[in-house]
Amino acid sequence: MSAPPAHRLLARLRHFTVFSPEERNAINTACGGSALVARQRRDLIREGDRPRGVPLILEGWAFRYKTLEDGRRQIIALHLPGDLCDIHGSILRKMDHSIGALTQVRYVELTRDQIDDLAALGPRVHQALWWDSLTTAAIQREWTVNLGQRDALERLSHLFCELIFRLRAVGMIDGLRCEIPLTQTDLAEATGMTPVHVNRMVQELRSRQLIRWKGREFEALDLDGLCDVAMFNPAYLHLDHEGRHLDALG
Amino acid sequence: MSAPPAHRLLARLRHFTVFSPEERNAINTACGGSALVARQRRDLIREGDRPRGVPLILEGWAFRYKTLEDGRRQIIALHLPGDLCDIHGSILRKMDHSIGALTQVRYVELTRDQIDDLAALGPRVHQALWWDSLTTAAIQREWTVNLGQRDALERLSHLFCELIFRLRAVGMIDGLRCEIPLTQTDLAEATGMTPVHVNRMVQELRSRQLIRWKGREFEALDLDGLCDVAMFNPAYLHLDHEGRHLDALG
DNA sequence: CGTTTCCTTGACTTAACTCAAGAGGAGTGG
DNA sequence: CCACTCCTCTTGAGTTAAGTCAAGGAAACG
Repeated sequence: MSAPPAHRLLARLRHFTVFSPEERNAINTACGGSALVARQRRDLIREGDRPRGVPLILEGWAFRYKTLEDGRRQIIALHLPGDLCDIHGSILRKMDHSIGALTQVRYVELTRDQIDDLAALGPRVHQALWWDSLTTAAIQREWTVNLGQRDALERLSHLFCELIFRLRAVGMIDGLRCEIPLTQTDLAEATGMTPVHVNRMVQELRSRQLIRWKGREFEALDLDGLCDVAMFNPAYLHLDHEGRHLDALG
Repeated sequence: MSAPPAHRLLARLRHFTVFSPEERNAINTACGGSALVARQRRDLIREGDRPRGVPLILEGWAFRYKTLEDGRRQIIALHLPGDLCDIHGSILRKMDHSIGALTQVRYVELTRDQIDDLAALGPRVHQALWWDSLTTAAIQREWTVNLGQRDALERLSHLFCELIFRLRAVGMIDGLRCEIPLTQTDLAEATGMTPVHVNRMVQELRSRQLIRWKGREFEALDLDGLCDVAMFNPAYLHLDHEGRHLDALG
């Protein structure tokens, strides 16, 4: 038997609050609908489409992106298992960007009603969903800072640091090792540089003994060092049990 | 007598839905608390602070920013009159960035309860508040694209285009003329370039007869041309009466 | 007025891009 | 099993967009 559907989501939300077993069950039930699969490099939803439900990533990595008229493409966000993509976006009539699958992605689409029902479970769940979308927004802001102020090496290091912390939050890291199913071209589109330059920066991080990365196998050899290079401050991820004050269980 | 407090906010929300007179009154009442004033170049709230209420800008321009350890600073967002800053941010314990006043800013701080009361007025208001925070997120995404993919001239043009559309949405533009109370250094911090280079790009836009800008007086001499340079597509602002389907009044 | 802030310009430097070619794997089909 | 393609990564050489440094001018301010 496999992990419950909301396994990764619950792992993440645990950084904000502590749920009762009933709440956990209810969340798992809500997320237990029939899973959809997007094949690698296909879109889950495309710019211009009318938003359907809210995708919850169960397995695999997805990404949001936007394409300019002349073909330049920017990856706006990365989504890991447990991520809710755009929790309230269904209010808008048209997607202003696309969501694609980096790897094969298993996901469920939560309906508006399902989200509302979850929120109605009580203030803990309600606020946890809020926290989710607020942290998503905070990540987006940090990406803005990253692109605006950091140089290439810092930008790349920062992205690696963020991914490490986020993967850790959903229990997908083994010490400092994890899978990063991104190509250097993907990294280029996420960090606003050319693939060639990403390659040079990756070499630089390798030669400084900060990372090991071959195929999908990634390891931070010196996380503190990597954070220093990136000037990474994880506060924006709001993973530090912010919501303990809401915790009815102790 | 002066304009009702939610004047600009209502002007903006009108792009999403149409309110009944009762709803409008209720919104104005909620926003009618005693206004606060932030002096020019002072902070409304600072990174690390506990969020208080949700600032609603009544007059003046504000900006969100984040500072790196070494002093580099990125302006993450600009806020015009009628903007609600971070409508649900009060759930988080600590601000991960600061909000400052570009000009003198008059604003009110809406409490969590006031927001909840507004949302309880009915689905139109509730969804309009949602729409507000979704468009804020969409703008943040577009800034990510802007910083990641566009070159200096495009970036600057794009920001001008966005400001024109947003100012128009709150009725603060006269044809193609408006006030832009930003210094070139502010623009530099918003677009991730140096003030010197902003200056050169401004000159370039002037010499192409696309803009006039002296002091605070700004005019787009050729908005289509400016949009072309920027590859500006206003869809992300979601100003096209998306919510007419929610409109009970016709 | 004098002072400060903001804008402007020029000369020089540098980070990152471009173009091009080759190497290493992974998968496919004969 | 080999030959093939395709994709990703890697490296080098030359180019360019943007940054840096420095100084002067204009405008706003008190």
